[in-house]
Amino acid sequence: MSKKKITSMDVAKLAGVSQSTVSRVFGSGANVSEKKRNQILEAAELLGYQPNAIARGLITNKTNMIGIVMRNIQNPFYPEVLEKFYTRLAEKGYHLIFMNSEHNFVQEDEISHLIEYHVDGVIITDALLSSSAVQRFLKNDIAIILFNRYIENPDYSAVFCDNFYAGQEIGNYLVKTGHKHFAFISGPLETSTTIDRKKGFEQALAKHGYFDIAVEIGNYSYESGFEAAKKLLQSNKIVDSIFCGNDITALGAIDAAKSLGYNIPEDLSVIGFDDINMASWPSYSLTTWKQPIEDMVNQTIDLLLHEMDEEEKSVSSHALPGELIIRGSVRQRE
Amino acid sequence: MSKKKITSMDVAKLAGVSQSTVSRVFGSGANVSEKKRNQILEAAELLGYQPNAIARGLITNKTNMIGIVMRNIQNPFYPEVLEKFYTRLAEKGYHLIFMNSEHNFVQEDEISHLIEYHVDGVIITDALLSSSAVQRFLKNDIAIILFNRYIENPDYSAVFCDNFYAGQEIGNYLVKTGHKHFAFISGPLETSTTIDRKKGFEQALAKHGYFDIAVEIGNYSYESGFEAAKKLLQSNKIVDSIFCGNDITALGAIDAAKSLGYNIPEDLSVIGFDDINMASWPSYSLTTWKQPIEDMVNQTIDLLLHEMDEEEKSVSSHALPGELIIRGSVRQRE
DNA sequence: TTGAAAGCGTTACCAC
DNA sequence: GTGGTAACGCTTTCAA
Repeated sequence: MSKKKITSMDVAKLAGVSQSTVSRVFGSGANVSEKKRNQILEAAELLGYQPNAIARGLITNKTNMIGIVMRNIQNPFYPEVLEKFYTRLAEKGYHLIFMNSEHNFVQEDEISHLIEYHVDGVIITDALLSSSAVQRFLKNDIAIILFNRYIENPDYSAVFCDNFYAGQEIGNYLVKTGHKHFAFISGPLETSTTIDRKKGFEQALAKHGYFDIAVEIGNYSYESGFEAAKKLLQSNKIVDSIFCGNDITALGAIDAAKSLGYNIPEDLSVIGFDDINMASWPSYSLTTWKQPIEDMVNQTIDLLLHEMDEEEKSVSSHALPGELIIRGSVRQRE
Repeated sequence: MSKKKITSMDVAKLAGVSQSTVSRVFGSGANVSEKKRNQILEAAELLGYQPNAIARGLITNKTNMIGIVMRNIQNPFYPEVLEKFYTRLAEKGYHLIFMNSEHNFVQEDEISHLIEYHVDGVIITDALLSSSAVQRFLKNDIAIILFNRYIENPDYSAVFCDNFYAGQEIGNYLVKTGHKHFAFISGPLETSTTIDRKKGFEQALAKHGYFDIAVEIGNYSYESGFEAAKKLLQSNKIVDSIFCGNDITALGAIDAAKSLGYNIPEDLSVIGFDDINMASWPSYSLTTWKQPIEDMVNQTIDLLLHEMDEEEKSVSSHALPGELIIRGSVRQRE
């Protein structure tokens, strides 16, 4: 019925002022008398006027929209990340265009959509950008930031957990608690997260004289953890501890071990990564490495907003430490 | 550096045609000769031209953006829902503005943002709209649809699992499998989902002569399931089976029971709702009611798109059945 | 402090 | 088929 949309012009007419003045009230707010402001606000209220962000974006060249492309949203770590990004950005007046990518590299058409909508910035979680993709974003003046991944010599910033350090600490902890036969269930080998966790882990163990680490390649899913652990435990190798690339994988590994008659942690220690909610559930009580989500998200947003403001880009990589959360899935030295 | 954005005008100049013709190529596609089309496409490719969706939206009055406001994104059911919505809508050329609401009623400022951006439609999962909110959307010609909730006498459509039917079937199943002492751990009592599941459950049990159902009120979280089950099992009531309002709650209940020395399902049967991935994990092997996510999402999208097209709204409520998934958390009659 | 007018990058409606 | 031109609803000069 009332198909006609309410515009600033309608408000102007009703309030008996010019459209420019209405615009000032809802925009800068400056240079308008208290009296007219009130008339305008009243008229706007009466008509149910809302400024049109689309029209505004067209002229200001700023949409206040941020694209977020996520992968593995089924991994409980990411909904939490998404929620935090949403909340923080909403506070600052930004809106999220959500995209779910299924590939290690964000696809060209996904990038096209983000560019078409002229988002002010893009957050990429757990995926990478081809160099042509980066060029396309940069050429369109769209700030980019990588969350939980990084690359060498990037043209853009990245925020991630210091996976190498974490891997080391985990290795040290397992040695300290008396383990001698180690295994690692990785995520996909092309991801920097996996590579660094593995490197740190192996390096720490090597320092203690352990060079023979059993490695199984997974994909960060429960199922892959389950299968990998099964394979590991049914081989003729001795394994007294498994470091899993993430928590979901670790939960799979624990279930596999239990199904083979192992007691956790008496017969086998398992350690995860992320510290998702489930890690603290009694059925699992998973010892794990806590990624500092809060800090990571805040830092990402700070960098992104800064980059959106600045004229010249300042590229920087930020590795946040995180911390070991000790629960019940790792046997303490007897 | 190349701060200047490429517009259809630039393409037109390079291709030696008018801007109108460029617009036709990227728009309707009609009324342009093969020759010019190729020139234009070539020029666009060369310049890296992308049509500006913001400008387009301004004139067409259609943004191809859909707002999705979700609650409880930490419940693993919803990331799956989000992923499916994203995928289906992306196929059809729609983009998602993601919002996370923490309230049972979507807040006024959240609605304002959606209206400012002139989304074509809005999907609300697991939350409700005040009647003033509905009026605001409708007045702005924004289609609305409720996912997994419904209200009586609505002004808009809703898609949800037939919770009453499911509750009945679950009641019947527990009776059939030889249970006699029933409990229900609910979600918040103001949600239609909870009310209907409870009603169906109680009605089915009543038909078999069971009237004394122990009820604990939870909030659909793991923790609330844990606490509620503990309370239930430590009371002096006999309980041989618990129907939990959702899977997460059921997992909490199982862990609580185990921590008290109960074996599942020998000493206690537990049944959930949703059929999230975790329900099939060996540690839990949860018997549950599967919500037909795929169908629900598809139906929601069909209704939404239809409503966006139509002049007059056609309100309808769609209850989809779902099905019982039998695993190992319910004792079979001995 | 205010209003008129020029865009922003499209689509849509005209003539030709 | 094609190009000129008027919107779309706003912000932003620029004069007054």
